[in-house]
Amino acid sequence: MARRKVSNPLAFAVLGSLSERPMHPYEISTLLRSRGKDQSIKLNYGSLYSVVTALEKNGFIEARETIREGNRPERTIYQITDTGQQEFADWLTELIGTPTREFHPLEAGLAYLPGLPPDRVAELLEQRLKAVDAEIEEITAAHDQMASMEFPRLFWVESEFRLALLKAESTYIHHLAEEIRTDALDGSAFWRKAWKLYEEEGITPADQLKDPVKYFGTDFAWMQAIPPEAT
Amino acid sequence: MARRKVSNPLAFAVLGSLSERPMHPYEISTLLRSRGKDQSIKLNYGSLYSVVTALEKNGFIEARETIREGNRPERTIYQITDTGQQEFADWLTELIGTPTREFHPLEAGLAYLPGLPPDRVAELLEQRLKAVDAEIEEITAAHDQMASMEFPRLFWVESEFRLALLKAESTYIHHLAEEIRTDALDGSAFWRKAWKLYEEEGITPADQLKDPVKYFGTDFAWMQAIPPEAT
DNA sequence: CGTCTAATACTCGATTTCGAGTATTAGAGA
DNA sequence: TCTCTAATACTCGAAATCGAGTATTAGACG
Repeated sequence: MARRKVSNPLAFAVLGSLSERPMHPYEISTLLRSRGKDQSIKLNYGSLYSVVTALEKNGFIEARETIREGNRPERTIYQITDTGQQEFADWLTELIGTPTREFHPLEAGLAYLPGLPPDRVAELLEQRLKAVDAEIEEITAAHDQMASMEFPRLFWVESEFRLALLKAESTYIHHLAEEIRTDALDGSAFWRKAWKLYEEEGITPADQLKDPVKYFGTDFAWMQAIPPEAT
Repeated sequence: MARRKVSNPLAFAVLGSLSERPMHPYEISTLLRSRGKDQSIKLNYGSLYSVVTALEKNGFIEARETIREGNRPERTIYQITDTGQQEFADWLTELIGTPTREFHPLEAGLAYLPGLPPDRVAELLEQRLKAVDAEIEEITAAHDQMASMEFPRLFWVESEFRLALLKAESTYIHHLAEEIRTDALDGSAFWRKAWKLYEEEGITPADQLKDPVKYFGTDFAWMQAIPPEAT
């Protein structure tokens, strides 16, 4: 079993919302939207209802009443239980106090950089940079507006944090793209050569790896250290 | 259907590995480990085999031979197909060039900060800070070692990127913890007061929200802006 | 007064995901 | 030579996930 009975982060948001007052699921979703919490916690309707059901099954929340207005579908109003309150506090404690291993998709991409030619990668990084910087602009503008409305920072620290991460990403990929363009990245000589061999002579990377000394000489001693791991 | 036929990032790593040479699944997993790629892409055995099957079903890879050594279980060696090669390049292009909305668990936590008392939160942030800084140390040491072995940076940019993000996280939570401790965070007066009311007089946050003016006066005009969203 | 759109309020089930378990064997050490 | 551990090489099914679809209705607009 997973560490938590209900592990979807949306369940955390549901508990957080219900600890304020009883609500029906759809109301939770609109509340999250209106407060922008859907920027920090992924809101998906499919998940919302299954998560609510799971929370109820585990005794963290309970149905309070089912009402029907006109011909609208029934709405079940839920309220949080004491164990639910406890679970929320415990979960929050963990989220803040304990880092977890995250896997950023860009990390996955960077791990396979040589899979595309250097200049193509630089181009893609610059493309990403534009998008990231645009997002930074947007968030900054939103912050300015919230500040001008005297809406306390306490309620948007999560967005500040996101901004800090985006800025770090921007800075890093900016540098990296430049280093690739200028060949300042250690290993790029090999990278360029491998792609040249492939594009001009049709020798595939797989073939190159079969006889590295032939294609790259002994300048690339470290290649012995990336072992084609004899099976 | 999801944008990709096989969307698990591990599938990307499988394609990347097989574009080097044919392998059997378990060999892929050991290769990923020995190169530290499992730090950038989540490796789970359960996922590995289902992902390989899915890749085969979609024509991205194909079984090349099935061998048996001694009494060991059979091992099926897979190789990448041309469409697989194409899919890999396309996926890599997307991973690098296009940012995706990520949901960092700490963001979720920060979005509900008032759910714990201010000093407790500061304490938790400091606890997290320690762990994050320890990780930064570890990664830095690993980088030093790779550099001293003259192992080209090209092959560990993903780890550099991760380090950049961790440093940004460290800086941010360091500041935030301090701002909470010193009450420099706008909104912390309200935060403290709410918890005091609860801890000393037993008035729950839910009750406080029912009559904000009574408990917080008109200093907190912005509270009208966090609407208990009349249903 | 009729039509259209946007918002309301969900449901469904096909995929995906994953952790925990299993069985075997090579080699280290006693 | 025996035992024990670590590594090898997977399997399985319970649970989670999610996007796309559906049905209703209030109110805008002509």
